[in-house]
Amino acid sequence: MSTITPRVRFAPSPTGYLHVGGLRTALYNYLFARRHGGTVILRIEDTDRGRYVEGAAEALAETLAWAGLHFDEGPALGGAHGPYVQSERSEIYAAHVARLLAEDKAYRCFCTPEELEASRQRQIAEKRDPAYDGRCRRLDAEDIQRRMADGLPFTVRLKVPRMGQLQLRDLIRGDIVVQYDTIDDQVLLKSDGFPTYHLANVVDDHLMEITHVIRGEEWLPSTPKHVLLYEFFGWDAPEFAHLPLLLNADRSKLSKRQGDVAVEDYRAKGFLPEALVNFVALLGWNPGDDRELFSRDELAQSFSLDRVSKAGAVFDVEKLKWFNAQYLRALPPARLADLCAPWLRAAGIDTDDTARAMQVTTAFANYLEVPADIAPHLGFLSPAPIVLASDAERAAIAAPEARRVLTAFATRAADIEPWNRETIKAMIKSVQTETGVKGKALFLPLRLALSGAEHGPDLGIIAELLGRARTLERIRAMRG
RNA sequence: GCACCCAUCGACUAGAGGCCUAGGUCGUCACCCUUUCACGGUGAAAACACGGGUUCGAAUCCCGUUGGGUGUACCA
Repeated sequence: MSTITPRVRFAPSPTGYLHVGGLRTALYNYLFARRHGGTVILRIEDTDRGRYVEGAAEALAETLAWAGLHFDEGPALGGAHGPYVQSERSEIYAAHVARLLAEDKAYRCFCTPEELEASRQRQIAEKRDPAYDGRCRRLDAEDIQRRMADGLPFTVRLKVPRMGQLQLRDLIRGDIVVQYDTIDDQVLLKSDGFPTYHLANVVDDHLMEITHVIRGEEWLPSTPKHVLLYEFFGWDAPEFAHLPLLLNADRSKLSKRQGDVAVEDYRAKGFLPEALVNFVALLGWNPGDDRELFSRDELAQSFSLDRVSKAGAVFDVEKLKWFNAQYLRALPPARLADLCAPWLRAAGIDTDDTARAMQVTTAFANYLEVPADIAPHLGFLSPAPIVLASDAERAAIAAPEARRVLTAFATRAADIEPWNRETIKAMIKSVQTETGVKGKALFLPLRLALSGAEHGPDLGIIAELLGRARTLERIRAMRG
């Protein structure tokens, strides 16, 4: 690897949301730059007018910021190599295309999409490999002039050598050799005047002085075209590092329809950026030891491209949940309360009373994978009176033993001090000693009286959160 | 079809010729803790795709097979 300080970039298309695979690519670029004291650039690749989504670029930047990935140069940040939005760089691409044309390294193609499609179909029917047949490659200058004078639309294609081979080096995969005759004459400039990814990417990476192209493996098959372009321009190509893909459970490329793929989806479900970043960082990379919990800074300390694996990684939400649970319980009480606030309010808790909100949420911190998990535990806090659902439950609480337990509990609960889960549990112990009732016969009546349910949080927690007054009130209600 | 990439437990992975009777984590199961649920603790089941080489010795190197993936657009 070179010793120069790296300049890397994350270059998403503004077509909607940030894909979790994109997040990981962005993260690896970010970590690589941080690790080596380099620069990360955000570049918006909006050369496809058809797929462009208004506001998507801003949303992308916002989501990246949420994830804690901060760039050094970019559309909103500025920098010496702008503009950082490709649609604002049209003249630059045009100039470079002109140069390729002048040097006979590219040619104009007047084939219409219909003609190309027909040709493709014919090739498939004849069981030949579909590829551009190169008919416009042979047009003479006169012909080209006439068609241009007629105002015929055209694209510009890369003039790939007919024979020979090309070798490229990938930091993750090693040396790769490709025969020229398997490479199509790629369109570089579309008939609408916008460049394709291949051209824009190479030109921008060069002009922005990118040293390492770290991107998804789906780009590996087109990398030879990019390398050829660098050669045609007479530029040194950057280092390439093609990351293994993120996969669905069936090992196909991670896609919508088989689960959530948008970072925004996970954010909305209450996944913490720390957890998502930590999880995604370990999908295709590992530190070489058994550590799994990493802060962003720790990742930046340890990250290295040569510990990136080659095989694709399945995105397993179960493990993500585990990470989230770890981070959730480590959160300061105020922040956890904040995240749980909607469900607290739904359960009738006044979240403006921050002490109360924190008391409730911290009681359940260990129960949560995502904040919404708190909801089912909050039922007993409802102000509605307890109504037992079954005859069995009513019978359980009407039993003579149960009456004695409730009475003894009420008496002692009136004056223990302070009122918290420990003292309450100790108090229940003494109720057991006093009444001689134990096990289910002891706890079930209390649980039913206080929460109306057979299952739920620890009785100490229930009584503590209910508070002494409401606890006594519920016991009284059950004793009739 | 063709090109390229890849191949260790269900999942993420450690492993760069002997340390491997293959380790860790998630998940699963069992037991313990516990009135219950969760947490936590302990433990278990669970993998080197296959076939040839090379070597005293292969999960590790080479070749082939098989399997999977990506690409094959005037999308990125």
